[in-house]
Amino acid sequence: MNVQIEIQKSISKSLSELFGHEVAFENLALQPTRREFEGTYTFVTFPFLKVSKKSPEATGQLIGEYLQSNSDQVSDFNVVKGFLNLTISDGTWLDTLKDVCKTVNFGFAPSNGKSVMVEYSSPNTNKPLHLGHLRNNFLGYSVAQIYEANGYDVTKVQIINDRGIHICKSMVAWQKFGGGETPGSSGLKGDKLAGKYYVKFDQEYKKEIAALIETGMPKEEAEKQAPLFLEAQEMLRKWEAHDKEVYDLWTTMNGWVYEGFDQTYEKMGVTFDKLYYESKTYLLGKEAVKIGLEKGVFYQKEDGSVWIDLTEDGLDHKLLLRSDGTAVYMTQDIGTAIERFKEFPGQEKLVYTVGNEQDYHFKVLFLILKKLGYQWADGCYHLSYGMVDLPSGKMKSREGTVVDADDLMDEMVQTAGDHTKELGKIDGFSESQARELYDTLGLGALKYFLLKVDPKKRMLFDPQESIEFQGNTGPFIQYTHARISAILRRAEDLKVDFQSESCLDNVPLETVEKDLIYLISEYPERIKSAAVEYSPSVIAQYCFDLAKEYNRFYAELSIFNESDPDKVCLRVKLSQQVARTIRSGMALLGIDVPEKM
RNA sequence: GGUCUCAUAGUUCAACGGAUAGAAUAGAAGUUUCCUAAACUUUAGAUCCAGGUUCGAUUCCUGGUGAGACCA
Repeated sequence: MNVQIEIQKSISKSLSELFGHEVAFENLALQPTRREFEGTYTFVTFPFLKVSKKSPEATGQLIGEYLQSNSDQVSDFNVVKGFLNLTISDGTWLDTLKDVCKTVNFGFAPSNGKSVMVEYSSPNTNKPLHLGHLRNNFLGYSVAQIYEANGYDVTKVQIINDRGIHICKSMVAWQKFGGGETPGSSGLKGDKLAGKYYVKFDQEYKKEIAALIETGMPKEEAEKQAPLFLEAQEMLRKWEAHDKEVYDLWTTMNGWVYEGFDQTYEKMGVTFDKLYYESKTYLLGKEAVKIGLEKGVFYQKEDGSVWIDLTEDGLDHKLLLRSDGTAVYMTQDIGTAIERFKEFPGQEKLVYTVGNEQDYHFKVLFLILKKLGYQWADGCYHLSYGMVDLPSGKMKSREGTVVDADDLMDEMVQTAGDHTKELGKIDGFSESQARELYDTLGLGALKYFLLKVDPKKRMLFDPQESIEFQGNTGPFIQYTHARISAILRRAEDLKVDFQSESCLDNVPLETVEKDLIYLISEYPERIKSAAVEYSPSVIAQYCFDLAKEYNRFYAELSIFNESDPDKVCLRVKLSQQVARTIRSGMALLGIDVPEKM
């Protein structure tokens, strides 16, 4: 039973019987009553004054009276202007709590037989992952988890950008300056090694340009004539011609990078079900372009290049195939999407977790897919997220102001460890237990910090603040869970029978407890709405609310401890639910919760 | 130049078109016989500007200003 829906239905009935006005109950908005007022749910009557033909107060009074006598849930009400505040009966709260207790997999829906695909990460193989990738991965992974909790069958994918001129740059630099260095010989992670030579290329390339300008060559020409640049271009040509030597080098270096990435993903706690490689998909899509041409969706210019005219949709003309017949990003994205739906038919959604600098690209991509006649194009969604800024400004790889993902995670864990030791919280922990705790805390802090902000908004990452363990942070919520676990252990020691149904009966409820039951029972609804809006931030906020509410409750409990055991019994029962709810909420976000700390 | 996004306490973030705009931090003042003080309580502090839409606007529309992204 869902209290909110029951009340919505009752209101719908009241509108029909009192005023002869028919409204579907889903369309009747109920909101939580503000703390200053008496009540749990508030119904705004302003929009219905036209049908009631009465003042706001009289309208609220009528509906309130109707609900009080006709609804099992509403025990009382009050009217303030156009706001009808409804008080829910204690019995309803107790029933709700019992209901929640009985639900085994609370917060998780059974399989609905539908499937979705979520893409995230999708890095280049010429440099290591950075802070932006962390936001991307955590978002994508959370969304996948949220879908799973909603009963979907989820396929997690990424497309690895493993070809192109930028990869060749690393390769050229390694060949010329590497001296045969390998991850094994240098002790560097594979992705770090590739990144090192990508930077090296840029440095040497700049030197060459400077030298050429010195000889009187204009800057633009120097950039195109620098020997290193020509070599990289030549390497790309050889790669495309499947030159054995180049291909071997490419395979080797990418292999190193993948080993490095795997370590990073493992530390982050994200996984993938299927990997796509651009080297295998970059030729896809040409066929689709041909079909589009035949259908007249696309048009060809005299030079042979293929375009689509999107001016009617408020966009511009977009290139789909160059005059020399080579593909552009758009071409391969069209091909890859088609391929994915061939391979995994019947997906309800395909979510692309990609930064908002690609907003335009995806708008065009989805429009093209639709114009090509693919029904599933409507299910394509760009989960667009804003850039992560640093207090010092924007991250720029060329200026070396990039925050490396591995370094950052290590730093977070390190700080968590230092802080925990300082507080003397780990007495009696083994070395490995302590390390696990630091990992949980450090990464939990990082994940929560990156997920609590609305994805589409640009956010500021302050390393100092992210490491804070107070306020609206992951560790605060984790800590709350650990405290609840401690209470439950204590209750078991005292042999409190919190499993018995009877301990819930005839106990007067405190306001605090109703708030808690309200929050807990609302939980699945929040997940449902989050899955529609793709908002891990909704769940993050929810977990924090719950933890905060619980801490308030905890403060009362301390004062209250000595009174009669029935009440303690109910509170323990609540603790159990709070713990369970926090745990599942954090699980959706991909954040671990320790039992002890 | 064209298109898109964002703008809220000192700071970082909230708010299906609803009540006196919430939190968290930093500031000020308190609370430890207690299942963990990594906590709690009290206090002060904000909607970029100008119009419009309506019972009612942080939210929707128009025009500015500022920040950012994309496209040539």
